[in-house]
Amino acid sequence: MPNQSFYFEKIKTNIGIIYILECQKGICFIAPANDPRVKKIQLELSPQEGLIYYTKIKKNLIQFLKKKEKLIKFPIYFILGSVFQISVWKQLLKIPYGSISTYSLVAEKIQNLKAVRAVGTAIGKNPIMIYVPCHRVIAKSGSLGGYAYGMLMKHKILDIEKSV
DNA sequence: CACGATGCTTGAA
DNA sequence: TTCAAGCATCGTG
Repeated sequence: MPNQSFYFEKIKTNIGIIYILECQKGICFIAPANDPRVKKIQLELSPQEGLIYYTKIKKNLIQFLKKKEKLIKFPIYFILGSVFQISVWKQLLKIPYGSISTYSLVAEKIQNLKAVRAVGTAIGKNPIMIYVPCHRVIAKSGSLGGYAYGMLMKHKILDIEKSV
């Protein structure tokens, strides 16, 4: 990774403590604080505590989870992931707020029609929850599919988006 | 490096 | 509902 300064913060929300990592180029990582990847990041990047670039994301995320305001777009900067994974994640960013896509549709969009299953695994490793809207991707059958942090969470987030 | 196992899928049986 | 095909990763040896 490039020589860049990273900043992190853990914020309290009504779905638990969320860890946010940023650098000048954008938001780099968001996940529940107990996600095992957080430890690795802290160890390898030793970021400083306290966001300085995209501080508004804290309030936005908290308010969003309270159904008080819509998600705001922030610059996204992927610091990890294979070419395949990043193409999947970038594709997710194209799904409009409040709308839904499917695993196979995403596979089709990235010109890898048959990699549907792989798309699922890649989405499962989404490094920036909510702002990279992996929750907007469901199974072609109409069922919700899966979610790294539990179906309960996916359902909740979708529900919030529907109502705000 | 080479396999085998795994995962937020799908379509067919 | 169960199963196998299909694909990128990851862990093992």
